[in-house]
Order: sequence, then C-alpha cells, then structure tokens
Amino acid sequence: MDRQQEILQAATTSFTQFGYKATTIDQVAKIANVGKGTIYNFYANKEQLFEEVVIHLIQEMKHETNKTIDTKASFMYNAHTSLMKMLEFRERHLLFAKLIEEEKALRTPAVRQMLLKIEQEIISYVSMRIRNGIEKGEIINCNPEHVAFLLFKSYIAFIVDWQLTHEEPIKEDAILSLFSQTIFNGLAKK
Amino acid sequence: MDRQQEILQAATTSFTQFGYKATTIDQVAKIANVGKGTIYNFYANKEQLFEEVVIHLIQEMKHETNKTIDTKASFMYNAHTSLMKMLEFRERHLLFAKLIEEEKALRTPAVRQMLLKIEQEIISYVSMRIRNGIEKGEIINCNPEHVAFLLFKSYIAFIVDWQLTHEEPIKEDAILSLFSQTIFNGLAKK
DNA sequence: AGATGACCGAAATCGGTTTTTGGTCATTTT
DNA sequence: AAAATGACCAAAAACCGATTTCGGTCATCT
Repeated sequence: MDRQQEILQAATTSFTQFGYKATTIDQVAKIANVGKGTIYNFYANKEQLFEEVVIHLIQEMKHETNKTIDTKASFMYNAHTSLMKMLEFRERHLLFAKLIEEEKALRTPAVRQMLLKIEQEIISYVSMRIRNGIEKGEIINCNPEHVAFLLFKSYIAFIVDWQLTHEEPIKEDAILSLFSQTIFNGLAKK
Repeated sequence: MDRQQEILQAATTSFTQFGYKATTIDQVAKIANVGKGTIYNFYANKEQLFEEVVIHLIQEMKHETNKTIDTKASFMYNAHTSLMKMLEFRERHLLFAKLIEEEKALRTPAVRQMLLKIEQEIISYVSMRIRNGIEKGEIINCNPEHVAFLLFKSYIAFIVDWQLTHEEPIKEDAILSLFSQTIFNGLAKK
C-alpha cells in the first residue's frame, strides 16, 4: 500500500477512536509508520487531512448505497434495501457517532463544520432520491428536503441517541421494520 | 398571588431566559420580590426548584394535550390535533430548547438529568396513547416505544435542530403536513 | 411564625506559567 | 534529485494557585 493510503487509513482509525481534537499528527504518523513531515507532503494541515477522511467516508457510503439501488425496482424496495445497507455498516458510521459526541462535548469548530457538511451532503443525496421517486409517480407529492431531513434525523436518533437512554443498542431489524411501517409506508402511493 | 406561586413564576422566567446554570437564586429572589431565604422555605435547593418548574411545565403540556383529545374521534385525528396543539405552544417549549442548548454547551449534570426525565415522561405518555390506538384496532400493530421515540426525536429535530442549519424556523403547518403524510399515515390501518 | 439578607465555605473563574502540539525546514536517506 | 524525516518553533492548550461568585444557612427582624 502506498504511503498516502497508509496515512489516510491511520488518520481514519485515530479520528474514529479518539475524535478530532485528541488525535495528534504525531500519533497518526506513528500509526502510519511514517515521519511527521511526510504527512505534510500529502495534506496541507490537520483540518484538510480530516476533511479527506470524511470525504472518503461519504464517498464510500454513497458508493455502497448506489450499488444496492436497482433502477428497475420500486422506490419502496430501494429505500428499504438502502437503509438496510446503511445499518449493516453501522460500525463504519462510528466515526460520525464519535464526531457527534465530540461536537456535543467540546464544540470543536472544525468538527462542527464537518458535521454540517456531512449532514448537508447526506440530506441532499436523499432529497435527490426522493425527488426521483416523486417524478416517477411512485411516492406521494411531498417536500423532498423536509422528508430527507426527517429521515436523516430519525436515523441518527436511533444510531446515536438511543444508546444514551437504553442499555443495549436497538436491533437493526427493529429500526428497519419501524421505518418501513411508518415513514416509508406513509410515503407510498396507495 | 401567594409567595410560592410568585417564586415558581420567577424561576420559570429566569430558567427559560438564562438557562439553569446562569440563573442565580439571588436573581430569582429579586424577580419574585422576596428575600433569598424565603425561597428555601418552599424549596430545599436550586435543583428541586428546577425540578418543580419542569414538573409544572410537563403537567401543563399533558393537560393541554388531554384537553384536545376526543375519545370519540379517531386516533389519527387526535394525533393530528395534539401535534397541532403542541406546535401552537412552541414558545412555551422554549425552556426545553434552552435546556437542550445548555446541555450541549455546558453539560450541566442537573440539566442532563432533567432532560432525560422530560424525554422519558413524554415518550411514556405518547407510548400510552399509541398502545391505546393499537388496542382499539385503529392503527397497525407496531412497537409503541419505538414509534414514540421516533415521534419525539422527530419533533425535537424540527423544533430545535432545524434552526441550526436553516435561517428561518420551519412553519408549523409544514411540520404538521409532513408528519401527517409520513409517520401518521404510515401508522394508519388501511 | 414567617421573612430577610449578612455571612460562610465550596465551587467556579481568572490570569500567568508551563506543557503540548500543529506545522516548518535543514538534514538525511533512497 | 526527490522524498522522507524529526529537531525545532510559535501558538494554543493544560495547569494551578489566587480571587470571586454563588448556593445555602441562620441569627435577627418584622
């Protein structure tokens, strides 16, 4: 694996485990087995390295989701399988969870900014899919941004907030059936 | 108005305006036009005064909601009007918003604890209503706790989080129609 | 008997000092 | 020559003792 890959990998590990602030460049260098200066050959500064990690993760999620989408299938079916896919890779979203936690606890501006970027990115992606479903006449004529916002916040609530008030995390299939029964089913044209 | 009422009123005002931590007992005394010692004749300490304020607010909300419920009407209709009622009194929920903000920023343990209490209280109330709807055969057989959690978190997301990423608050009727189109409609038996 | 505010100690705040850490660059390695 | 490196620097964060604030008490006063 080339050095840049190694560094990105190490940074992802460290940010996920310790958060943004508690991750030091020295530490990333050590994990990646490179000198500190080498990192700056590829990334201008810590914030950009962070951004690269986040962009990479978003891309991966989009890619993963797109793979599951079958343009022949119904919106309903695709929404269901996409959500399932997302839930399957929940651990990978632990970076998000970590960042949300850090944002709440430390209010690091860089983290806040990145979270808003992630949110905006995801919501605009989901909006697009919803708009698509409306155009195809598969789902009712709703406000795509509002529905996307609702979906995003609901998802985060179960992935992140649920643990705060309940001992054990909620099961994937419980979330899945809940969303299917409520939001998704509500959206479907009858 | 008797002194105790005066104090509770003053405390509510101050907590809502400044939050828990930034509210001093001296200040409450001043607003209520009583000596500081007088407050301790009615409330053991600041935390209990806070709890009393919160309990009062929850009671008021429950009462307000119960008033709108028509046992003859459908679950759907009642859910809709209850939500409408809640939205109507949005300003009164500003204390909640303030507390959520404070919890995020300062992590005051007393505030955290109180928010969890509020959340638990509301979710258990909504759960009860949902269980009722299921028993009456009006809505599909879902998990009442999960649906209540979803409803609560969604409501909070629009009342509190929306402003963080959007300039102007979302309109009441936009929230209302969104909930009707998605979650509520999904729950309805067809 | 109930209300009050001066008073107390614990907890928060502040400001100056020390330590940590993001970022650079002269030197070394390939 | 090009890339890698870690000693080094300045700026930001952590630390810590001095000072202030504030929750809670109680002797005194209505």
